[in-house]
Amino acid sequence: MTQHPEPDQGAPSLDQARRQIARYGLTADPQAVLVAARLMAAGARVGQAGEVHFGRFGLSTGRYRLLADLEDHGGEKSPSQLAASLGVTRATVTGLVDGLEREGLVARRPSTEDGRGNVVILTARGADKLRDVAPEHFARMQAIIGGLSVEERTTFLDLLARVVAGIDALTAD
Amino acid sequence: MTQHPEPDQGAPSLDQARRQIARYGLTADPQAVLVAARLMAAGARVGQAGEVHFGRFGLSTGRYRLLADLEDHGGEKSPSQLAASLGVTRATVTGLVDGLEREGLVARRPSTEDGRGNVVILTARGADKLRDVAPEHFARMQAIIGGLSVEERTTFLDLLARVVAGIDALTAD
DNA sequence: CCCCACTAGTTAGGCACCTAAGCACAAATA
DNA sequence: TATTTGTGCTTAGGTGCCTAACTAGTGGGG
Repeated sequence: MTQHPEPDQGAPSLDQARRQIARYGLTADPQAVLVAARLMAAGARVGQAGEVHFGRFGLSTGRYRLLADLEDHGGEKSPSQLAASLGVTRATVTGLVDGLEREGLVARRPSTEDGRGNVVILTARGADKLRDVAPEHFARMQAIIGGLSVEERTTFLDLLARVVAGIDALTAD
Repeated sequence: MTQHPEPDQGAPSLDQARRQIARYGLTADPQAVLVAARLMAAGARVGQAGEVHFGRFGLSTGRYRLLADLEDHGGEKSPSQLAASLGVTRATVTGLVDGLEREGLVARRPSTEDGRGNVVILTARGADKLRDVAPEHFARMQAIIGGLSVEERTTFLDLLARVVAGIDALTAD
């Protein structure tokens, strides 16, 4: 039988936050802690749902993003450039390209300018795959935030950006 | 190199969204697509930063959450219960407990009520570890959303909940 | 001109997550 | 009572992501 995570979990309550803070005698604001925890839970949830979605097309979020980035760039890009624009390491790109190459959606060609470099090119099958996934993909994205008004979306975008900035500030140690 | 000051990686631009939609002749709203894409990027970013944070204590997000949930429950819980409250599969819990048991932060004991069941218990070392991590953990969470006013936090919480509801609606097919 | 530091890409090992399949035991049913 | 169905946990295999270490070219400075 199919195992899948219970729908509503991973979303902590305010009481839970309060209890944890109290247990260690800390002074953190429970609401702040709750918001952060919910954000993390939501992030995980969105990511997982996306994975399931792309899985139906024999892809994954990472693979789709690589393919889309490639097409957006004329269908030809080096692994290093891909890593930079996708925000992952080169090692991760190696793995993604390995998988996509196995499926014939992408191909590797030695670089003509740099003896140690590669160029990843989008094959016809890769372009077809993108064309295949696109309608559902965009419909899905629209459905996810469809419950928000235009003003709410703008607000959400702003809040999201500020939170990410907060994280970046912490990360830059 | 990137001629355009393409902000940060993984965070797509409105132009990019527009271009992709146009390429396939679709009718999606670029702003909606942008918000969804940014949410996914933010989720991934938050998750990764958390992983780095917990890594400094020899933990991971999953392991910490399991430990915290255990303590919140009197230090004793079955793998199935843990899976349900963490929102992951039992197989994942098996892996997490394997790791935590190896470090002595947790122990397995056969259930007295159910011959095929286990009970995961928090060891003294496990409780110590939680006590160790707590101050930085809560400070970090507070810092992340510290840039938001109380009202903004409430708004953010509401928007987040509605977006997650939208995802759940899509997932339930 | 050669050496050495830097860069491109891969490999190896680790973690978290998933699905699917397997065993063991429990509970419901014939 | 004997059988079937369901539940608890583990194992096996796959993906994505990371860091660290390695190979192979590039290119600058002594």
